[in-house]
Amino acid sequence: MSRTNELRMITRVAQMYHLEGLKQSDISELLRISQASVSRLLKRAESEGIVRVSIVAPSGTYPDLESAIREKFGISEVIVADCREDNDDAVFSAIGVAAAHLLEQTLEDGDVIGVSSWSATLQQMLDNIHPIKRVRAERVIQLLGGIGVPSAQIHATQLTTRLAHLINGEPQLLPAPCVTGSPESKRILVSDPQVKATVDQFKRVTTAFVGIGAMSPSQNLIYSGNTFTQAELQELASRGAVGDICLRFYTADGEPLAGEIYERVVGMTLEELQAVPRVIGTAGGKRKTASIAGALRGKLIDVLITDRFTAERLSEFT
Amino acid sequence: MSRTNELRMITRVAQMYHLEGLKQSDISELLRISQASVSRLLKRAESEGIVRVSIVAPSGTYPDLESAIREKFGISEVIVADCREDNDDAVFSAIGVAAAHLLEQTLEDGDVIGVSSWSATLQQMLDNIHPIKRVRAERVIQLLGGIGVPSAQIHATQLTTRLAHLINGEPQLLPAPCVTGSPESKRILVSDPQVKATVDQFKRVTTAFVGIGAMSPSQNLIYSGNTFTQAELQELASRGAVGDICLRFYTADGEPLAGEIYERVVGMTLEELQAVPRVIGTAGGKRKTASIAGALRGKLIDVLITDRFTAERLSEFT
DNA sequence: ATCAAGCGTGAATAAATATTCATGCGGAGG
DNA sequence: CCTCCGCATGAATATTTATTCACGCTTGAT
Repeated sequence: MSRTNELRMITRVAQMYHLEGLKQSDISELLRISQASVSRLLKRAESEGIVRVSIVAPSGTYPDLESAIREKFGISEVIVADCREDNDDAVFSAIGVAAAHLLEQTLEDGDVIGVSSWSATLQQMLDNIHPIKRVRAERVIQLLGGIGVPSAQIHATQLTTRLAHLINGEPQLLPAPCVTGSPESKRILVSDPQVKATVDQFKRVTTAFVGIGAMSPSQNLIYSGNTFTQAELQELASRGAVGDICLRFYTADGEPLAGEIYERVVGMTLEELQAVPRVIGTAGGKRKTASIAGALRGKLIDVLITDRFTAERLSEFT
Repeated sequence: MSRTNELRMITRVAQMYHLEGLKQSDISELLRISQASVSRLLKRAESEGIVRVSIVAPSGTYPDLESAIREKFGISEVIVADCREDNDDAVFSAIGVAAAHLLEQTLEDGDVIGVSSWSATLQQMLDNIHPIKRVRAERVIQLLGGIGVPSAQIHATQLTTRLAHLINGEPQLLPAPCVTGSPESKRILVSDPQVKATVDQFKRVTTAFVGIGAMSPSQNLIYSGNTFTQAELQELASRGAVGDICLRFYTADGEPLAGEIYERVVGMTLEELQAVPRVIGTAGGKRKTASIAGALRGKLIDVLITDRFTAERLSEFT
């Protein structure tokens, strides 16, 4: 019988607090109990399910998908971008916009940003960044070699340089091809002072933006001309590769696929990547579902930015 | 396009705060924005309707009825007691329990409690008070004369005395009939030192518990034998009386009905009652709907305790 | 181009809320 | 009947949240 009365009290307090917008001290005066008691009653109101907070997802946001992926893969942050259609153009654009916003919102003074060139989503990100005056990034570091056929080189270098400009930082380029013919030639390249200078900076990166590659390589890589042969890709696939980050291939569990090919890439290794405090992976599209899942499983990235269609697939991925 | 992104952010923050239970400073670290911004985003989440708090009334509580009556009559507090059936026994008992709880919860050291005797609900209240040790009321003052036929006198006096005991206060009795034969005899009575002493204390009452009488008088009053004649009651009714508090009759608007009868009552006047900081009216039952409505309209009481059936009627009362 | 108004930001601070602590009550078990 | 334990309470305090303030950016008018 007193139970009912207590529930009434809790309900009334919850009403006054949440609906009428009174503060606890007002309620405590009106109801002649201490503020501490009001606080306690409110806590009970939540635990008893008398007050319920529901969060309504505004159209264009997908918190449920985000949570589902966060929980499924144990990743700290997922951003699902809205997107009308499930084709590469729309998806990359949506992801690019979201990535640009993330960069703008979270950039801090003195940040050292790493970018893997060669990524269509990161290209899109660039096009959507609003120049920032507020903060001053220290440096933008190219994480993957960019020399190849002329058009491709422009992409890679420009991406780093433009980004540096937009966020008031110094570009630090990696003047090398992304893949060399042999481990030896890679070693020689890396001993080049300018290349070495950049590689030495890898450990200072505070935030890395990386694309995620699928096993059927993207247009950019095909065009660049200095990447792997079909045979090499098939070998990787037969060893379980599901995707790459900075041309570092990994398995469905996100384990790096070491070997000769790994030694021929000029760029940040997956080990170095994991040492970066915040790695932001941007990718979407049907081809990339398994690649993204692998990166998530291996905790290769801390933040995933993707589109709602890919998010849907990931949330159901087995 | 940035709108969507902002909504996403708001939604995410709301999720972290309300669902995951993180504190704003945690969120600000995770999302790399300032705590102030988190607070602002949360405020926007409410104003944009992204978070909604709903309050579910536990069974046996009637917050909607309470609000309806509060708003309709502009009264500060209404307590609607749960009650299975709409008969006097059940109703009075429910109200008594609720009144007892209110008293227990809100009694403060040094309070001076006034009680109109003659009320079935207040009788019930007594039976449900759990003796209080915590606080020490100063005094319990009988607001209405109680002398009449012996059995009734016991009721009135006992009510005051028992209550005083239960809340560790001194009883201050009003040893007089509730209604005298003429204004003159009332004046004489009031000049009696003991009566005068009590009447003089009326202005010190901090909380008054009063029943509300309907025009068809209750069993208690009929039994007491020293109340009004049918003719007198009919006269009152013809002048618009809808009910009484401490035998002070009032109209549908809660205006006191002055006149000869008013001058023959030994007890607190409605003017004195309005000067009391907190007046708690307890009443329920079909007969009393109009009486209660009048008391509410005239702001004669600050807190109404009633049952759910009567509350329903009041909320629809024209 | 220059300047003022308006907005949004984070640091500092004020305000509100949650928790701790000490106390007193009530009930269970000697 | 007494004692001890668990619980509830309010005052004091710690913690968390909201607001203020000062500043810098953007925008739109001159």
